[in-house]
Amino acid sequence: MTKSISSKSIASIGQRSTRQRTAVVDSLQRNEDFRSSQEIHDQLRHEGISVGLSTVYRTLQALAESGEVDVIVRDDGESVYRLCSEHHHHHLVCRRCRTTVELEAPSVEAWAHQVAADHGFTDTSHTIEIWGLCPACTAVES
Amino acid sequence: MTKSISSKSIASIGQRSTRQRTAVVDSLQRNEDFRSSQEIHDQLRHEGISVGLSTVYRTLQALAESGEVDVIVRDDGESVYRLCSEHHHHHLVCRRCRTTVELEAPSVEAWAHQVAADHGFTDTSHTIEIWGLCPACTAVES
DNA sequence: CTGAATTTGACAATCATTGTCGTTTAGGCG
DNA sequence: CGCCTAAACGACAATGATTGTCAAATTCAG
Ligand SMILES: [Zn+2]
Ligand SMILES: [Zn+2]
Ligand SMILES: [Zn+2]
Ligand SMILES: [Zn+2]
Repeated sequence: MTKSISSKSIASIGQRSTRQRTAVVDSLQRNEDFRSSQEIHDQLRHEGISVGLSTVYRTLQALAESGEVDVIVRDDGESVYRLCSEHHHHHLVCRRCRTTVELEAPSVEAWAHQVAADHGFTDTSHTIEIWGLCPACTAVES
Repeated sequence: MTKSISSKSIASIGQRSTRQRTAVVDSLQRNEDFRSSQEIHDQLRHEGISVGLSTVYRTLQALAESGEVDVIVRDDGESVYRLCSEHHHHHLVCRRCRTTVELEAPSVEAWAHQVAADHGFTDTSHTIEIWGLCPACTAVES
């Protein structure tokens, strides 16, 4: 389930509503999968919407910091963004076509917090992502 | 528990044993925390051991691919390496001093495999890391 | 020992991301 | 409505990790 984010959401994170930021958010809204800043910039360009690459980077980073979008750092170090549901969750992602499933697992959340606390760690966070081949891609790879 | 890896391990991954590769492995053996290729290159340089940066990159990547070392891609996209115990595990890492604790959680492993299977995903893998401030760093940050 | 195949490393190239800074724009105020 | 100022933009340069190149050095099987 993808979150519905309006241009008001931009204002809500203390930023001015501009044509460029709206365009980036619109782009996110049309994508189901995780995309990089450059990919979103390309998408906008192909739609005839001119937005500077720096602006796309800045907008996505701001949205990610405010928690409005989810960000994953891929194996190759590239950051990819996706509009997700509000609550805390993780992802099951097809490494071939990028199909994404949101996951919730209270027991895993509890484990993460508990094990950190057991070792005296504070201010903890975690990264939990599952990768694989989705059913469709599994068929293709035969 | 850090794995003891001999220069023989290099041969075991189908590579020739060279002065440079041995130096990189020795360096890993002396570090408890995750280090980047550049940091390991610097460490060797300060010890008066000359190894080309390209060689350090290639060696660490080969070791990571063969599973001889663990690699984590940090938030900033930089890859860091560490010699770990043999069995599959995850990490609790201090984001300030990099102190690292190896974690095992069969129940979480089972969850990861199960949820992927439930969605019809195959050839799955996962990324699970916990970040926080270790006890020592928690005290300092007061 | 020898020679083919591998490995090395100085250097250049790549490429995502960040920094610069003069120009443009949003939006509060009168 | 205009005005004004801080915020935002974007073309461009700079950064920095990583990868590519290729001639020279090295490994190691026979
Ligand atoms: Zn797929
Ligand atoms: Zn979580
Ligand atoms: Zn610490
Ligand atoms: Zn695991």
